[in-house]
Amino acid sequence: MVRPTMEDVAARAGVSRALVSLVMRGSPRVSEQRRAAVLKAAEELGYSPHAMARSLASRTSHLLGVMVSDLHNPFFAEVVDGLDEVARERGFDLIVNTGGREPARERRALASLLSFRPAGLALLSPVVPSADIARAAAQAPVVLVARSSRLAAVDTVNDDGERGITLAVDHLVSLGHRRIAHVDGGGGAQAGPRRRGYLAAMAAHGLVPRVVAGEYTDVAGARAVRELLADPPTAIVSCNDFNAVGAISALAEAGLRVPRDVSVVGYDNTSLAALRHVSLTTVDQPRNEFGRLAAEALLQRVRGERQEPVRHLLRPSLVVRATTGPPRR
Amino acid sequence: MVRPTMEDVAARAGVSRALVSLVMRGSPRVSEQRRAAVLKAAEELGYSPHAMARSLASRTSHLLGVMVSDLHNPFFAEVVDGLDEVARERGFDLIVNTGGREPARERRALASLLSFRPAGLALLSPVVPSADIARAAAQAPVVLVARSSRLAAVDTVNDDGERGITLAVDHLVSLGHRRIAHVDGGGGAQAGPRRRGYLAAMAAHGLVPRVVAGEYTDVAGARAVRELLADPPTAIVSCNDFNAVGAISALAEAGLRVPRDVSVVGYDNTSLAALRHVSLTTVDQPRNEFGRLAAEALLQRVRGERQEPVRHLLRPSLVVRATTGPPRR
DNA sequence: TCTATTGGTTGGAGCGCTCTAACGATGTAA
DNA sequence: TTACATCGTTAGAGCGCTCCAACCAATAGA
Repeated sequence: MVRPTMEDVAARAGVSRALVSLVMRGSPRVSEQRRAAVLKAAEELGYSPHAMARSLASRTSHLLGVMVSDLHNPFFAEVVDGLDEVARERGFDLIVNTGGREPARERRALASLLSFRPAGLALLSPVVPSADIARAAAQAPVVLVARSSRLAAVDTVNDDGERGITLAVDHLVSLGHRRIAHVDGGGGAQAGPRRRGYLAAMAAHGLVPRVVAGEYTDVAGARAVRELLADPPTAIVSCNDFNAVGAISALAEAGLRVPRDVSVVGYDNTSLAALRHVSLTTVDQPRNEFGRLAAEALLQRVRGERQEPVRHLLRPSLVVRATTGPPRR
Repeated sequence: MVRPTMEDVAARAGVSRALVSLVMRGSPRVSEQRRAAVLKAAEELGYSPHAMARSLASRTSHLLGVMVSDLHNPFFAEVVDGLDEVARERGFDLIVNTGGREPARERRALASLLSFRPAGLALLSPVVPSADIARAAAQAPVVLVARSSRLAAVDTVNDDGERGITLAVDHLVSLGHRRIAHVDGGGGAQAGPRRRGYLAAMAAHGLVPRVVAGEYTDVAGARAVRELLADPPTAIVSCNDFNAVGAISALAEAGLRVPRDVSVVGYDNTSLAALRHVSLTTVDQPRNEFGRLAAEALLQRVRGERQEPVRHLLRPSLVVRATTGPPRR
């Protein structure tokens, strides 16, 4: 496992170590003849530059640190996918950590990432206090995804949850619905904006809002529907797809047909919603785009192109499928 | 962004750089008095060791390279989660890359990971030829997940797909089924073993096999069912959960009830299967365990505890839910 | 002819750390 | 007393690389 160094390549090619370095970095001021000799020697020895030594010597880093609660959650996985795409295009690599939504563990994860002196840090929905984020931002550019911040040193990328729900309500209203209920996400992430968006949209249409307490699970969706059954609305806007699927099965159990008797809209456009069997009308968050924009924001700071913070608020879009239709007369 | 070095801490604490190094590494042969002084100085300066410099100087690495096709796939995301857990416990960090199931891109990803001189490499279902893997294994310990290998230098962690399907078939037979069909996964990963497992299990029970060509999607599951409708079996073993859900909806459209008329078993135990609305009997792969075992295998090699390859073949388990029952008389 | 200029090449310092060998101080045994 | 460990500490070399200043032709300009 002992790998050749620049020195070895230089000796074999009959040049200096500095020249090998120039070739490896693709410098134009090297004669074709020497370049070929170096490349040949490197090839023969199976040499490839040592990223850490390079980074140490050049005092630059091509690593982006990423902290995520857990990869288990497809939302984060897709954001990381987006980060990875941009990073790869620009010759950066990702070092990934999990924080598990526990402040102490997140702090350790942050410290670990910073010990690599990354070019930047992307924190996906961190739960640590703002002070910890400010401290991290003093060491490297930071971008926050799915969490807002007032810190001038950090950029943010968020979903416009209010707008997403507004899209859903507008869609239902345009179909002719007037009695539209919302099953909310309780204290879950983004549940607040979604609830506010619902209330605002209903008010904008001059309709009476009706919010049922819920959470981000199918069980909660089913429970909420049983609560609504005393006086069923013609449409339900759920806090997310899982909740919506629970609502649909509870409606079916009660003998109500979707969308003939009740229309249902979800949120998140998970793979679940796309299943033909479910075919759920839902609000799509451009998750991959979150990651891409986060990476771009970091790289802009890395390149020194920008000092002022940027606040991305991404527009969700409505994906109309088979669970919404006009209300029954 | 210019951070203090050991030299700064040493100067402030009035000791040598070497002593600071000893304190940072938790050496016992440092007087309590000096240790406290160093720790205090480090704290005041906000010092934390530079992982890359440390790695370069000590010629050791606390990085594990992970190559994954895409994080999008929840299977990989959970394996990475398992890897991360073990890595974190042992003070290792993960550097993650995507290969996109394209040999050329995988090769680049591999090279990139190796440039960090990681302590080990975990490759999740790579598609590059064995020669590339052997080449990588010459540079660092390699563990393959969801791909087998004969190379003595690499460890492997795989699911026993044959056994998983056997579990499903045995379950159905014990319920009284005899006409059991299998919708296969075509050329998909693990589709072969699953198909073989089905054929072997049917043979073991003296039953006549019936395989319908499919793939890992709900659309394919629905299509396969329509093909089976001419002479419906009493049970279907699908190649995965998505396929099973497609099968279920096609059965419903044909007026057949699950499990009263036809039982259905999936594979993978995705979050989908757990939904009450779906409540799919399925085969569970211990995905997190895949990652944990892969990390353990690497760390054993890193510590020089083992030279011979290890071949983990994990036992899947059956999760019985609501889509299976005795056949109709 | 002499001085600039240019392009390719090189030695050497240094990035922030670890590790080895050696140091002085103290205690212990002969 | 001398010799010898033992303990805490330190100087210095070196990990594999980048970067700067210097260098050496070779060519161009005066």
